[in-house]
Amino acid sequence: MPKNKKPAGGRAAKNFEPRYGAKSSYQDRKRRPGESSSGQAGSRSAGHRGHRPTETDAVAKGRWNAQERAGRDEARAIRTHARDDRPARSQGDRPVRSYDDRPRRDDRPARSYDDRARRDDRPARSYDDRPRRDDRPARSQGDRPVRSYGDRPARSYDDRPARSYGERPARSYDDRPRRDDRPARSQGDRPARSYGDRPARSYDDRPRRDDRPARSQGDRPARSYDDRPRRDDRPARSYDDRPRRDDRPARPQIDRPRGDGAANRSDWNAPARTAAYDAHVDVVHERLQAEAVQAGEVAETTFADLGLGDNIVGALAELGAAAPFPIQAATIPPILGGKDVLARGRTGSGKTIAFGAPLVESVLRSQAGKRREFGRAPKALILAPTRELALQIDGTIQPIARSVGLFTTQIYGGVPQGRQAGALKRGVDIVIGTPGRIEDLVNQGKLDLSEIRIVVLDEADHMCELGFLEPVQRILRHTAEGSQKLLFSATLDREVAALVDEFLVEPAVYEVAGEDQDSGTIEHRVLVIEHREKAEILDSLVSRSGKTLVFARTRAYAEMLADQFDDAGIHAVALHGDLNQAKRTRNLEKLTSGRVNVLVATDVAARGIHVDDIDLVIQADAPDEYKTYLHRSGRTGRAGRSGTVVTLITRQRRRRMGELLDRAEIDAPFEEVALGDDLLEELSGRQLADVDS
DNA sequence: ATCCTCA
Repeated sequence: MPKNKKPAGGRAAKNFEPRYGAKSSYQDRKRRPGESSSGQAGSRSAGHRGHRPTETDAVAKGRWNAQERAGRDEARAIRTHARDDRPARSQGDRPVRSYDDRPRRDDRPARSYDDRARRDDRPARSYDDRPRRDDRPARSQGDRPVRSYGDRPARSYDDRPARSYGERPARSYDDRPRRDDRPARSQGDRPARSYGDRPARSYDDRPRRDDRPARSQGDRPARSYDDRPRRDDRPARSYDDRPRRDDRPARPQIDRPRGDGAANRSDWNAPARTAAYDAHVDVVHERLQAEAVQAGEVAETTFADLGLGDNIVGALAELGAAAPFPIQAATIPPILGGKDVLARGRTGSGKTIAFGAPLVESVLRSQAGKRREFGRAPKALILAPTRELALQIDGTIQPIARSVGLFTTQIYGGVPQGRQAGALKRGVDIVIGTPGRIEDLVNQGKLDLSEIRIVVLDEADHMCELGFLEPVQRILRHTAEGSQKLLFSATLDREVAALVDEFLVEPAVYEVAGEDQDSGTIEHRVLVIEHREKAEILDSLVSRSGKTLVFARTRAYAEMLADQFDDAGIHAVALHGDLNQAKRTRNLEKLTSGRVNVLVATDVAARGIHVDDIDLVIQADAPDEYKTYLHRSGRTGRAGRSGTVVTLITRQRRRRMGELLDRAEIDAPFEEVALGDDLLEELSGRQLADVDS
């Protein structure tokens, strides 16, 4: 879809319609439409379902407003039940309390989804726990060892230390007696507390991860085996590799893991374990050696030459893809030939069509002469790391598939599954979605993957990272024996070895010669600022007329920044995982349509998301990984357009940032900037000029 | 830290 549109003309016009009226009109518009936002501080929440002004007012700090608001919608849906249960039970139980508590605690981990939401609003629950915890030490002396055997150990270790530090001793004494009043009081306390809790809680999920090391003995090593060792050598090697990449035949690199993988893996067990500790370290994986396709060689090629049928070629033209981009010319033939393919193409280079078009063609060929049966099992599967990306991919694939009478459906979380299940029941040919919901429906027996002959992993290296790898592996194991695998990413590296080893057969690796990430049209700037000026500097960068995407590291900060910009008179919306899916979709659409010019996002928007004409990407928080840098900055400068990436750092971070840019092979000047400097004007103003001209 | 299911 848009991802690939070089002749962006027609389409872009469609997207920009709302923006035609220059900047002043956009500001007018901002207050008007049914957004219900008056633009005042905190008034955004009035637009939230079930908004209660008093509640919001009670919590003074904007920062926590943001967080609370984020979880409120979901929380509300659940709250009634939970609250009802609690009081009822605990009332009678109290004396015996500790006995009951334990069991409940055990429940939590399982439900971690709910917990998040609830915690924000629900003083009731967490309070019950705490006190009990205090009891435990004393009473439970005997029990603990026994009980803790199950889940506890893992979890409780995480929680307890964290919480008990500041709060327990002091509070528990006060709180107990008062417990009945608590609901009332806790409103105020909450924010403060939840601050600490969240992290702790998200750890609830982690516990699973903590277990994993033990469990995943088999898997991990595979991955880390690539990372670790290399990391040390990296600096030295990576420099060598790039140049070499071009002339070197691909094979050896790919073959090696399969050849000696097993032996090596055990060797690397130890390093693997340390890996868990520096999860935030920017690991550099060896680049896969690829067959470089010369862009010039394919200049005259057409989609039809590559083996695609007329209808598909027509559909591509309608999407704005008249002639194949180099990465498409490179990968389409081998994909049609049934080979497993790894492909690296820089951001915005047209990867979606590169796998999408031949995938449709292949499914079509395999269906040739057959009737489309009701309830047929899908033949192709495309996995993406975020819902927005899955949605976007479907936006590209669906018209191609429809042009030849094939059906696609999106399978992702955060929305009712009824429609998705219904589509599957009727029968679709191509499934596009995110791992969680797909696995869920598979387990419910509503999605049959046994006839999947082609699987695509978009952002494949990301899909091999910690939270994704195992679900992805399980899903792949459900697909047909020997199904064709296609792995795509702008930063495809040896991190995918974990999947390559198990699932791919003699894969071919492709990339486009000379098309490195930094050979593009993006200008990179690093601003070294004083932390205390950060907020205002961001305000001044963001007050401009072009589309601006701001990245923040956490959901709470993203939410806070969106509020801050609104307060400063710049209409902004947020995109992160604490929002419900409806709001996520809506907010992204607002940027796409131009109804808002500033989107503040977490890394949920870092990969794959295509919005026309984002000409400025601001990293309010510098990324930890060079790959993240590449993907975030790739939201601009798409399909040959120009764009600027501005990264804000403090002086202390200079060195780290420098190293990161080296790994990303990006040249960016570091400039010390203070509030009011011309440079800030220039950065936001220049884009303004570009857009107007 | 982020993302990824459901209730």
